Amino acid sequence: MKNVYDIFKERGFIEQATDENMLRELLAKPITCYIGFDPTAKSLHVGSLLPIMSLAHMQREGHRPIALLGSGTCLVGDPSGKDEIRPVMTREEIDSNAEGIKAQMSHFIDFTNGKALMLNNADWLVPLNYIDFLRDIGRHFSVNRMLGAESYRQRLESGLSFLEFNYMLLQAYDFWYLFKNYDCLLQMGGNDQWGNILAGADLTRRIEGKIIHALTFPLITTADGNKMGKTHRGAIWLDPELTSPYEYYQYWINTDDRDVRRFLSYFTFLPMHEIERLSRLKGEDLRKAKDVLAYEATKICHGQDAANKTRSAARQLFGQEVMEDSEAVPTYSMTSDELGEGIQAYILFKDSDLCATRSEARRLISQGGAYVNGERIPSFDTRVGPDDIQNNAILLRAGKKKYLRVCIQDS
RNA sequence: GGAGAGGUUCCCGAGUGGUUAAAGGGAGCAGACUGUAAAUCUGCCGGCUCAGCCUUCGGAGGUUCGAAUCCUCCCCUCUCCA
Repeated sequence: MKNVYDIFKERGFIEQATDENMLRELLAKPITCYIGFDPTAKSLHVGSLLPIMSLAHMQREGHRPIALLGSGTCLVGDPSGKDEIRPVMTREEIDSNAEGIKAQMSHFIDFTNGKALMLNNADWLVPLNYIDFLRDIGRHFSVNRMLGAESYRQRLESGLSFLEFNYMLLQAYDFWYLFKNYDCLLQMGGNDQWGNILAGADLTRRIEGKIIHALTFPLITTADGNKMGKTHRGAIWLDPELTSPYEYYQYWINTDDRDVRRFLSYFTFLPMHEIERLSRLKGEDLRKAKDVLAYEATKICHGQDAANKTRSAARQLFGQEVMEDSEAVPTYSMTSDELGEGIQAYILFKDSDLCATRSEARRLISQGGAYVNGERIPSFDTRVGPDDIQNNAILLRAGKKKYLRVCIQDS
């Protein structure tokens, strides 16, 4: 069995670790490790993919991962990496978000038979008593030292509430709690969590006299300097309701050349020699590597079936295959009554959500970026009507990459 | 609580009575080029019934023929002091 530490290392997962040699030794035998996920939204997004993949790797190598839902800590709000105070969320919001995330996580990690655990820190944080907590836990923390932590230092400029200041103590408490009750010896997380994780290891050393470990992942940015998973249009979610498998696939296939190799090693389970081979491809051929990346990433998140469908849809739309089954292409439905004798193109582009406003649709069309069934639309008021229907649908295209099938149903 | 600075269109940031839907930059969109990549060039970039109209410059009032720009009150942020 390969040591996970080495797997992490060769795949570029490690930014910082407490002690490389001790960790490698520790990981030679099955251990329990954890990563916390904040239920700030009803779904995780691509930005959380690296931590999720790391837990999956741990499990594949025989370790027991714990995915910790931070419902309790989320009530406080983590100031790390945020430049302003987070809006306080209600219990209800957080709980319902946690439900969604739980379901999602199961696609990546097998939670059956105790092979992995899903816990929620609200279970032990909420019942805490303030005075007891201060006396038992708070006394181990030095404010002087906390203020030196990177995550707080940034916020000292723009404002940090006392509520948020306490976040570190709670996360430290989590780590200690999981060590105590689940024998958890390693906490992983994004590099912005380094300070929080160390605080937990420190606390445990003070209380228990035991050494436990921290490992952080690099903050991933794309070659053009954006945060992973953030697009102009918003986050790329793991929930198919929020980001369809088609869009998900498209996100990956549009990867910058410079990111292909890195992303293959982060976001697929392909062996490194295969990744090396793929990323050696040059020029146009590199698209083959992107295709593998998109396919594998979609498969891991949405399943083989969805991956096949979206890949086929992409190939049809982008011209390598004949159009026949377009199930996975984004669809907008309307009845033949609504279509009537025809609708002005700019209205159709707006109503189908290809454009946000009618003005935007007019602009798009007048700039020559709008197509119906592959034909460029000459003017904004061109009518799209029954004559344009092919296979019960009309294929719209905005710009080079955005496709939409308008599905016409009998009324 | 006291003193000062400030809140402008997605972001940064000009603008101190009319020529301002508001400079400039970034982001974004479209076209050309191309490999569903990058770079580059060109155009666009509040809304709408689109060469006209409507709604914007923290909020509410007021002055004025006319305000993002002046006055009043309120809200919020930052800096210094307590």
